[in-house]
Amino acid sequence: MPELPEVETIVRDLGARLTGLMVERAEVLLPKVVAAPAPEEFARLIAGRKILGLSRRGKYILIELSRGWVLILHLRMTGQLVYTTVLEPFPKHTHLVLHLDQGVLRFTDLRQFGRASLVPAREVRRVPGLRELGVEPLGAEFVKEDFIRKLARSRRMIKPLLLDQTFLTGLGNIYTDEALHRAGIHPERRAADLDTREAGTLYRAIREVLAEGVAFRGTSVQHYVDGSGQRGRFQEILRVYGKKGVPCPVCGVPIERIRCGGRGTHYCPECQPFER
DNA sequence: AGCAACGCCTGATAGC
DNA sequence: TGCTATCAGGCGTTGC
Repeated sequence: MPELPEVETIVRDLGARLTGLMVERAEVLLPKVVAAPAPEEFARLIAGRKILGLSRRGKYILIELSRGWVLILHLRMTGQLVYTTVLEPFPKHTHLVLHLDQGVLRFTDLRQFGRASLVPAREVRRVPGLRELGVEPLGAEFVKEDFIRKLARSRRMIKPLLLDQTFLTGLGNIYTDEALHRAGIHPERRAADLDTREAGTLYRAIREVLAEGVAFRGTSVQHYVDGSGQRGRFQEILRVYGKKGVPCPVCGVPIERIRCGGRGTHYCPECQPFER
């Protein structure tokens, strides 16, 4: 599933390839994936606009268009955003196609959870979902001391807190499990119960695991592909996610899988003890 | 207000 | 073999 490293990879890929191209025509194959405006209005508004650049906020992809509009995309679980200049039939589950003056950008999503919307540039920061997003964990605004203070104030379990996009934005199930393992913290521990040293270790683990995820061009467990349709490589170095029963690479004890905050959660009972 | 549970959706897999 | 039930999970919504 696309989390921060996957979305960052897509944005970098497509930013380099799409900037300067023009949207000639939008083809909406599954109307409900266009959240706003109405699909006909969407197609009418986007036609004839140039792509000025791409950026990312949390797991949202922002495509800045000429004359003051922005295309916002969220891939959710199984969405793919792929640019191709090769003439080929669209893959199954392709729901939205932007025909550019050179090549096509297609949005494909098996589960149909992903959404696209077109909004005026000045309203982007007010869009529900984007508006509430918390700190970017790879940005300068993610400050260790602030993070430690915020953890100390929360009675929630650490894993659901890390997944809360209004707290930190960009972590999903994979990188959260990996960060907690690297920090040696049990996912069900209360945030406020972590001591300063543990919180500091977790801060570094989050930055480290996300930066490595970007360096490896994302994790392709199932559906994720980059902006050119290629798989990432981070799945080759996962330590706990999807590794139930596999020996922990640090201590050799089998990885366990539990449910935490309603999510499948992987951890090492030896490296991440609940009791300290 | 803060937090938990649910619904959305299809394909893979487990169980009978 | 073939059917049904369950699971995967990001996020908006609903409800406690």
